[in-house]
Amino acid sequence: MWQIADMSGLRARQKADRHRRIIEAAAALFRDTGYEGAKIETIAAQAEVSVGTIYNYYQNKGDILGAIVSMEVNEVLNAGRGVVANPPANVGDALDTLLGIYIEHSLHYLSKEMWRQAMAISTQLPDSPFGQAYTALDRALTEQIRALIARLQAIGLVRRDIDGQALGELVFNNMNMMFIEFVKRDKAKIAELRAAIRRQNRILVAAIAV
Amino acid sequence: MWQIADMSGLRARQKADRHRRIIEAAAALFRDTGYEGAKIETIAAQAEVSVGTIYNYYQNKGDILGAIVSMEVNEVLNAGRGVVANPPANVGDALDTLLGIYIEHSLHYLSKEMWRQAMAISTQLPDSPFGQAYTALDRALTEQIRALIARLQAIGLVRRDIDGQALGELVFNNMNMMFIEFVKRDKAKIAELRAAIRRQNRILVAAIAV
DNA sequence: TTCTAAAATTGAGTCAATTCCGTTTTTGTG
DNA sequence: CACAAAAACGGAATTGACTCAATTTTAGAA
Repeated sequence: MWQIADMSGLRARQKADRHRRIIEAAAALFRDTGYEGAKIETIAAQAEVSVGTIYNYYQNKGDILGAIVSMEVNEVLNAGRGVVANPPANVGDALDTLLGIYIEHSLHYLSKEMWRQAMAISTQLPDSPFGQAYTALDRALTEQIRALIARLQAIGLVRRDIDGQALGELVFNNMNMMFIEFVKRDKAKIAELRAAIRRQNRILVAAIAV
Repeated sequence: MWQIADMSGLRARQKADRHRRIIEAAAALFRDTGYEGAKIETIAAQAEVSVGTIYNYYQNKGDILGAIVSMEVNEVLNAGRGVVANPPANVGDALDTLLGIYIEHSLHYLSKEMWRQAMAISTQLPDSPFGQAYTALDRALTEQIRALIARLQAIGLVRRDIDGQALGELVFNNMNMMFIEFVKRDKAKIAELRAAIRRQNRILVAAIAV
């Protein structure tokens, strides 16, 4: 009957607690020693559970990272809501502000190395729990960009005859690909990434602004 | 003195032969049993070399796949040259033709599963031989799209004041991201992928056509 | 042809993720 | 409280990528 979060009962509470301990231990170790460097055995010891138990909670090492990525991206989505609700009064700035929030918030908890692993796993195992969650997060971001565009169309800053769906995909796909290249190069700087994306979007802005 | 392909000498010939045998064995096994399913030991047996020898030729399992991917993408680049040299007389068709060639030629030797693995490895290990080669291939494709745009500008089909570099990146990044999503879903069809990309590019075409 | 150094091969050994299944804990019922 | 079924735990065993030191093969000089 109760599918979610019936926290009465010892079992459920212990379960939630173990989940939390595993995630915390893993997050700390991923940060400190890198994804590959963090051994499951070490995570288990740190979380005070056995190796077997970890695999009872997560299908594989990647799913542990996945849980952390989900938290991060959900915060990013949350931060983005403000921009969509109240966008800057100019198309270029509106896009730059929203994408800027995505980018700036993305390295709060996750290192570039963790992002690389997360992206790799999501393409490697698209049907694992994490793979599906990652795809859903991408879609949510695309949808938020589409929502911003719809908003700008409603305000009258973007031409009404523009295909908002296709435009949203274009903007997201480009940003995402640029972000992938960004995390692949440890030396790459956020400011350069944002500048490059602004330059690319300038073409679009010129095409769609009223 | 001779850096490349001095095929005289027993050693050099054996080397080339072993390279070929390893690649052929691996390609067949990746296709038949999938990347994960293909054990190094099996590849070694099939190629009639030892496990150690494989690691003498390739740094890791991913690099073997990398060698196959390189061959495939180089064929794609080659096929693309014809379009750049002689593009259709209309911006939309020109882009569609070039990207169409990329997409249609990409599943000749590689299965979707092999692509997924290749993409995953290239983000996971961006500094491995394969990781760097993959990035170079991406850049070569971007450059070819940019060359097509420059050609269209020269012909007078695309406005001269368009930032060709940024536009090339935009078009490539969008296609690449769409291709990634395409290989992540086994059911996705090439025709749908091309249609989706055409729809997205329509926005750009409207903006840049003279 | 013979010999030596350099290059290449080999496969047993290491390491870490994942699986498996016997044991322990929790729950609900009488 | 006692008990049986269900759920969760633990950690040893398995598996497969990758390493490394010993051995074999090749190249080139004498």
